[in-house]
Amino acid sequence: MDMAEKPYHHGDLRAALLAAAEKELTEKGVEGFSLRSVAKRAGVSHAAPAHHFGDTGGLLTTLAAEGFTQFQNTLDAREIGATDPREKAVRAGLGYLEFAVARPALFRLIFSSARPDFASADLIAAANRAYDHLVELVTTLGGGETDVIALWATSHGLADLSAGNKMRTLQGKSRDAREALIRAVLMRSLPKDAG
Amino acid sequence: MDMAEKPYHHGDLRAALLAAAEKELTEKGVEGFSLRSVAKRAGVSHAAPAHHFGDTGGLLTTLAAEGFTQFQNTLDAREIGATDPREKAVRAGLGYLEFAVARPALFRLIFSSARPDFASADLIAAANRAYDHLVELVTTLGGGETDVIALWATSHGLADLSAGNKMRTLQGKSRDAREALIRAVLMRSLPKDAG
DNA sequence: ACCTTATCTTGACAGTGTCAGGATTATGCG
DNA sequence: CGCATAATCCTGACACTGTCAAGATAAGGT
Repeated sequence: MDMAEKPYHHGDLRAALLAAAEKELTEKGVEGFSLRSVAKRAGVSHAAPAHHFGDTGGLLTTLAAEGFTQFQNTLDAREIGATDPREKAVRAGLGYLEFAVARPALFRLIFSSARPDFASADLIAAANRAYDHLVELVTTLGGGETDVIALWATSHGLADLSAGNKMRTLQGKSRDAREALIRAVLMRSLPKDAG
Repeated sequence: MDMAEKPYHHGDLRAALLAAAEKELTEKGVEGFSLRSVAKRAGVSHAAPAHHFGDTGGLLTTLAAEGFTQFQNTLDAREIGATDPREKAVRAGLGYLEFAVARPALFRLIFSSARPDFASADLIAAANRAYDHLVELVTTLGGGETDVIALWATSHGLADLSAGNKMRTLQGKSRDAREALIRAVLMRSLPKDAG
């Protein structure tokens, strides 16, 4: 009967708290996020998270940094198998949107929240990786700064509006029709063909 | 000595609460918004807002509906004086961005928050007005659904990223250079010229 | 063995949203 | 005008939140 009698030391509470925090975030959203609730999920006292993350902002900052990496991974996964650089850029945009729709709370935490500390080194590093990748995509197409901004703004606009269910004209369509439409929009934000 | 001895009945508490709520919003943001703090600003008891707005969500819903109208007014003001329909559309996009940068908290409340009740009739009406205007702008240019989505997504992406200080490449520029860049990006999302 | 350190708990405090009930004033009706 | 009714606002309470201080427990190094 000595099975997991809740030892005083958790073992890997930090990871457990992060996992619990992500659940809390997806269920309650950024605005309903509660640190005490996260502690309950992890089966630990309400003040336990403080030791690992300082305060709520610290936890959300770590979560945002991790989320940013997962965000970039989603884009990378979409690009795999695309040889044409234009197709690669379009797929990156599709991945941007996919992440926003699949995990809107995490997306909002990263791009539209004031709770994480965006001066954090980890968060800055993760954000820079994503931005550098975007720049590389566009420069490969022979594009410049204007093109970077165009592709980013279009992708982000589509993603944010979709994450918030604001663009209902997109949801009344089949998956294929929707993707075709989005592809057409993304194409327009790409650099003019050098052909 | 009878000068404004705080009468029991405020007179127009509803309007005063809305004004206080907007201040609270701009100072604390959506995530730091406190109903009791709003009541204090208006010099009234902590439960006074409930009678006029029900709960916090009700107040934020009314604020969002008003904000949406102000948002549309900003776009309209920018369009005044433009004869060319393409220039009109571009100016609408510039107004979109202007509003987001000038009043980021209100912008976030409208587009990126889960706290207002977006099933509210007033809020839906205000949102539809803005959307209809966008559609009109685009159809005047001979554009269709794809063009509507393109212009909206681009404008919204620029606006949201600017409101959150995410696009730092834009801020390192002079006002004129920035506007030129944004104009170029917006142009690209417009329907192909019929010429 | 023992001291130090990391980890986690308990308890407290101020602040929050919301509900119930009471106080005060305006309003309509006789 | 007088009064019942309704609208408006306040007080007090409850559960919940984040954060701090102080203590309990366990791990690790010397």
